[in-house]
Amino acid sequence: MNKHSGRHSKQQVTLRLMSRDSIGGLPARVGQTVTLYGWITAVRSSGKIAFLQLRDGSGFVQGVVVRGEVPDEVFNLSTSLSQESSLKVTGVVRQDPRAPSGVELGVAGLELISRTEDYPITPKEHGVDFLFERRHLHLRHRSPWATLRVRDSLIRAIHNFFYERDFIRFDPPMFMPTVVEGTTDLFKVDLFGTDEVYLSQSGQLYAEAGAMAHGKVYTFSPVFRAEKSKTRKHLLEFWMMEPEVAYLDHEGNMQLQEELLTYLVAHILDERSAELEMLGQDPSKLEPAASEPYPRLTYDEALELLGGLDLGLAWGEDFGAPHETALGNLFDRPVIIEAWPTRTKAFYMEPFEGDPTRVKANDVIAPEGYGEIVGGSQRIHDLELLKQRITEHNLPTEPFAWYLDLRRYGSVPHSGFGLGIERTLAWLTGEHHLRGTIPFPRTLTRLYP
RNA sequence: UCGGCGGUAGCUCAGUGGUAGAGCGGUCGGCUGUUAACCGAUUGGUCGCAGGUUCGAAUCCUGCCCGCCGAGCCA
Repeated sequence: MNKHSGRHSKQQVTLRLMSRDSIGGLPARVGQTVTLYGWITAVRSSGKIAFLQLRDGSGFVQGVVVRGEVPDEVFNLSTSLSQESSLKVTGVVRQDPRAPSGVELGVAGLELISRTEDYPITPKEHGVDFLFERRHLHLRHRSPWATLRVRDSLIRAIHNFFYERDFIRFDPPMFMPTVVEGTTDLFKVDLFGTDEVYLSQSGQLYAEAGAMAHGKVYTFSPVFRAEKSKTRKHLLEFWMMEPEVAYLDHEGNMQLQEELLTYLVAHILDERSAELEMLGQDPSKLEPAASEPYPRLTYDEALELLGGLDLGLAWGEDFGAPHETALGNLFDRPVIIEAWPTRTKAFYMEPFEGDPTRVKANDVIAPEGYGEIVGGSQRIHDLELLKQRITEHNLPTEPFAWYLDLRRYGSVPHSGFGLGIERTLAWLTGEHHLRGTIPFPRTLTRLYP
């Protein structure tokens, strides 16, 4: 602890938290007496033995209370506990092959902290709407608990990956002065009566400014899409991570994506395999995605494969969801699709030398229908070409004046991509719908709680 | 915006013109090293809303509301 952070009271709190027993740490404490502060998830009891299902945030464990081995008032308290009552428990950790985690707690003492009545999420089947209407409570249960721990690990690994490679985290604005790629999918904000303010759908253009200042940057922020999509692959508000690198070309961009994704998968497998198994996800299924190389197809090659699957498209058409799913299912790891028709992609993407019909852009498609998890490209660095594209796309020139400045003053080839956090998580955890991968999902039909 | 499916007990659902049902949950009791325990009793309803047809509507008709899944669009 350095001399500037030594405020005494803060230090004491930290030490008390560090020294507290936790369920997650019990397998290393066999034979010892521990004190847990937590909650009851379920109770089964009889005239002489009671089983308390306990959680404390760090994990789940069963406490066993036996009449005669504890004072009568402790045993009677144990049989009267209701779901989600909070309590302090002391007991001895012991190994038991019947326990899912290998250990259970022989309870010696109980202290009720708060009694709960009529907890709504009972240990039976519930529908999606019922659970998400009570998401603030649902978060306590195993599946959301495990999923959101994987989420935390994924986010931490992203930051570590870029920190290890000398990237700067660069925070883009959320209020956008104007449209970036059309207004239909943007949320308009009433900011003191102005009507030309929108919530950001991407921080990319700002990341490009950051790349010209710091060389290697990445953004990590929520973004907002007002698309009226009601599918398992869409949220109104989701988290995106967008690296942007000066002097990086298309090929290097794809290598960076591959390096990042393999790093993330390996990290999750290393740190959260137990959570994946709680979610019914077989970790070995993700092993292939932890190693390079990922399969790579050009758009033209993908088109040919789709033709063989009776999903033929005319050259120049963008892929729909069925096409992405079909392509993703051909491989045991994410597949990279590059060299897209210029007209299917955004205005700022760099065309291939000698072939203006194709741009140096690529998508990464996850297996099993989770769809596109990464979209990236080399950006146009020629001022005149970029101006031309803005005109061709019928975009207003004034809001892009600053963006053109990046090409006017010391322009260099540069590339970047965006990674959708929730789609990546859904693929990793096997969660069917994106809404389960974020604490409080925002969809067309859900803005509460 | 379009297409498909749905809305009945706290939850998950059955019930296609004739007294509103089951399982689970809750409560009480019994029993048990239990893992979504089990056994018995008990509790529990504006059948999404409005109108219509009918002797009679959860059920048939019309309109509306809400949700789920998908398409388009996208990460």
